[in-house]
Amino acid sequence: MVKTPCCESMGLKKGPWTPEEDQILISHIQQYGHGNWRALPKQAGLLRCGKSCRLRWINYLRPDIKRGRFSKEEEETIVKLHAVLGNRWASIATRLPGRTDNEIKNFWHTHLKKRIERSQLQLGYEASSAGTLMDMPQVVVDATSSTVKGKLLANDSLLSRKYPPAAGLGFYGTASSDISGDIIGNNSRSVIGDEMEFWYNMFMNSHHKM
DNA sequence: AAGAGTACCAACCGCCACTTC
DNA sequence: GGAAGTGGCGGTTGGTACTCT
Repeated sequence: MVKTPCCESMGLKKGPWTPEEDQILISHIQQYGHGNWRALPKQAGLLRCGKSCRLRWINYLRPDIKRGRFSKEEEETIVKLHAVLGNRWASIATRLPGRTDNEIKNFWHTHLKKRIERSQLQLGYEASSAGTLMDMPQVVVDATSSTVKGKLLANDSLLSRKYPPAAGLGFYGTASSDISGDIIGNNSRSVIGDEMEFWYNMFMNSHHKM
C-alpha cells in the first residue's frame, strides 16, 4: 500500500489548534457530520489535513470527552486492562467512557508506568503482600514456552498490535487473581469482551501450565 | 529572580487494516 | 486479485507549565 503522507501538500497548517479553528471544526461536524475526514477540512475551510482534524475532534473536541484527573477506579482499570491487552490503547479506551486512547496512553507513560517500575525496584513479592493492585509485581508469561517467570517488568514496547502476545514476545499480566473476576466478569460480551477474553484465556492457559 | 531539570500532554508521523473500485 | 483511498492505531516528539536549586 502506498503511504499517504499527512499534510503533504503545501500550505497546510500544523501545530496547535486555535480556538477559531476549533470552532470551525465543531460547527462543521455538528452541521454535516464527519463522513469523510480527508474532504472535511476543505469543506469546512480549514487549512488542516483530514488526519489532523480527526485527531483534534476525537481527542479534544468531542462533546463526550471527560477531562481532568483519572479516578482511582479508572487507574486500576487501566492497569488491569493493560496487563491483559498490552499497549492496545484503543481497546482499553473502549472500557473507559469519555477517555481517549491518547489520553490513556499519556497517562500510562507519565504516571502508571513509573509507578509500576518503582514498585519493581522495591522488588518483589514482599511488596505485593501490601497489596493494592497498583503495587503488585508483574509476572511474565512467555506465551511461546508457556512458562511464567517470577520476574518483574514493565516493558510495554513489545506489546503493541504489531507484536501481540500470541507472537511469543512476552505477554504479561499482574499476578492477581482478580483479573478474571473484574475484567471478564464485568465485561462479558461487551464491546471488547471477545477480544479480551481471548487474551485472558491465553494468559490463564499459560499460567496454569506452570 | 533566574536557570536547570522534570512532568505533562497535544499533536504529528508512520504503519497497518479495511473498503472500494 | 490487486491497486488505491481512507480510517485508525500506537509510538514519538516538542512545546509549555511546573518544580527545584
